[in-house]
Amino acid sequence: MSEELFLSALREWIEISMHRSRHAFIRNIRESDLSFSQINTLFRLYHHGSSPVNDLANHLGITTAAVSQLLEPLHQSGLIQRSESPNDRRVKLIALTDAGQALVNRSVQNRHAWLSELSEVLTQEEKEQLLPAIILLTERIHQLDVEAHPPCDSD
Amino acid sequence: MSEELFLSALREWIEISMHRSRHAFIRNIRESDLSFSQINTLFRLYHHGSSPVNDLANHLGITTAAVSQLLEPLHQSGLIQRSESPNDRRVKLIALTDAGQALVNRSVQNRHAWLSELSEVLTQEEKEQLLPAIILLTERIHQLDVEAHPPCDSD
DNA sequence: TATTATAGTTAAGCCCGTTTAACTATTAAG
DNA sequence: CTTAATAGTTAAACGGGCTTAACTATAATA
Repeated sequence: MSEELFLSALREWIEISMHRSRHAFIRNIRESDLSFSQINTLFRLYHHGSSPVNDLANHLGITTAAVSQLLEPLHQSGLIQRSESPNDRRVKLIALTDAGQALVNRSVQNRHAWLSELSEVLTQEEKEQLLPAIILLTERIHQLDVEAHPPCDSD
Repeated sequence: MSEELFLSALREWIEISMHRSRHAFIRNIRESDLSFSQINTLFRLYHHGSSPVNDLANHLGITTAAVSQLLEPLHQSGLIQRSESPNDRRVKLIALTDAGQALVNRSVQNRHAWLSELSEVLTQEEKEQLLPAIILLTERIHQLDVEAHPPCDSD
């Protein structure tokens, strides 16, 4: 099996999955009174944990001024909290509150609701074969994060 | 194995994958001179084939007036083409041109570039085990589309 | 200590994506 | 044939997300 074959199969699967989740994602944005950048901020915090305003701005590709402004309503709604970094008192660490975490969780469930349909067209035997493959892939993605940010060299 | 276990494993894998692709997606939008809705329009056409303006508006959650306006620059850039529906001359079918298709292809490659890194932390043996699982999942997603829009009952 | 750099906030102003409303063209219904 | 409904386009106006610029506070440097 060629490397390119494996990659293109993986790419096709992910692209189709993302497309399926896209419609729910768009509806989620329009129905909530949150902007594209605000939603992305919540998801960034969900996956990366607490982050400085700086990092969020870099991730979103906008200025820190814009981030500071979009954070304010999120704070008012009780979705995020700010805390000073113990190392550098200039830095404000932004983190999800429990309510924020719950909101993202609901959004994730919503986006991927179509997975239930997918599950229905799979036999029990197929699912048991697929499960270890999915778990392996998920583990190895986490491994990528560890290699990129080794725990020994604190950044 | 419980149904919920399988679903949550699948959901975690997809959510993490989508998050990994998200950063490239955001950069893609900011660097191109296309709006969020324009990008989504191109991807919608990429996956669904030619669509009436009506459908696009419904998918994006905006009015047909807005769609009509965002299509104009895409048409000027040669990314899409309009054609009259043979059944109903009021309907304009929007489709990607070859240039539009190429642009989306490049964008997809870009978004999922991190898959190469994932591939590097997998052994050849693991990849050979994973490939049929990925292909099975992809096939079954397509099956969902067929069931939702059976070819016999033309819609 | 004095100077420079960095992190974040605030306010003013701009840009552009969207809505509303008015219009044309085509199809469906009475 | 007449009327009503649907698909799409166009232009004016609105609103919100972003940038720029000015500012405060903390940290690093000389």
